[in-house]
Amino acid sequence: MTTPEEALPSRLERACAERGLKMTGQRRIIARVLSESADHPDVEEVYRRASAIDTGISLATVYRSMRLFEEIGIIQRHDFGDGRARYEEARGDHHHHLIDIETGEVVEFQDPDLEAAVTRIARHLGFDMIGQRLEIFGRRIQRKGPETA
Amino acid sequence: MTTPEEALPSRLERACAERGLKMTGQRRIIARVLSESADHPDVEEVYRRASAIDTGISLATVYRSMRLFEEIGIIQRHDFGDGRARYEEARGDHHHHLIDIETGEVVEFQDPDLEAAVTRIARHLGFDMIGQRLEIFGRRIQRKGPETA
DNA sequence: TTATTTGCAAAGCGTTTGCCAGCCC
DNA sequence: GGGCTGGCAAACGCTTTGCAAATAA
Repeated sequence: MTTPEEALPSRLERACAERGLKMTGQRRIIARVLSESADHPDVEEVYRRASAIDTGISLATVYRSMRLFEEIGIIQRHDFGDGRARYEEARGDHHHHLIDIETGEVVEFQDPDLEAAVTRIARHLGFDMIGQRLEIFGRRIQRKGPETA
Repeated sequence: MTTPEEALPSRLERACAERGLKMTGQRRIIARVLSESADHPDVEEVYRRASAIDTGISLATVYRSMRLFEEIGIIQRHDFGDGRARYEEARGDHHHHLIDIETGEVVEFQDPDLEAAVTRIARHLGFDMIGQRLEIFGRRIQRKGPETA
């Protein structure tokens, strides 16, 4: 399999290699697409972006790769309530998402107070927190006209 | 349609009636099942419980009722990450869920600090918060008694 | 070489829906 | 009576999978 343009390996490509994954052309491209995405694409969208680079990639392979990448912890899956999984490269940080219910835009944020509160709550209920997930759904506050208030 | 035992109308039954819904036998039973459930059953489970009261209820009807009830706001849908929707009667309070990753048990909680933090975050990002959703996944802390293990 | 990985199409799962009979108001 | 509702089975959207061919190591 020949990749049209041999870009330097993306972060995810390197992460795959480090874990000893067999680096097929498809995996390389999917990894690159994910590394280059700043948003939270669903599988179809990853497939679309990957296909734009090389048409010899099937949807099934994208699904398989996403699952694999998620299992080894190099990408993260999210559910924004629209029925399909959304993904992003796993960076080191803990963050949450605010979804604009009008545009679908996703804003990331993190907050120490929140983390502290959640950890405290879990402990108080008698649990060790293994994971958490917070989504805020909101509507952009209108900035009304001339007075840039 | 005859209900085997004519219990006094459940809270949800009354809520339906108040909104002028045509009260069929099936709806009455599904409403009752939900009102009597203290957990977060999925559709199959509601179907199972309803069928135990009257066998003449189809899964499609349960699905349709759940959607209807959710649309008029008398029940709430949740997603605990297991791929199917879970429901509970809508009470007035805001609460969140902690899911025991070992048993699937769901613990409800609410916390003013948390609400405050979330509202503040949304506003800070320039949004009015319309909704939120927080799930904590945890593992029960072992209480290491005199070898009760 | 040889165990993995891929593409394809079919299957799976939870959920929705078209259709017609049946029930509630 | 007349329209809303229910049952059935088929369809749906997303995701997974069985199998044979292709490929990385």
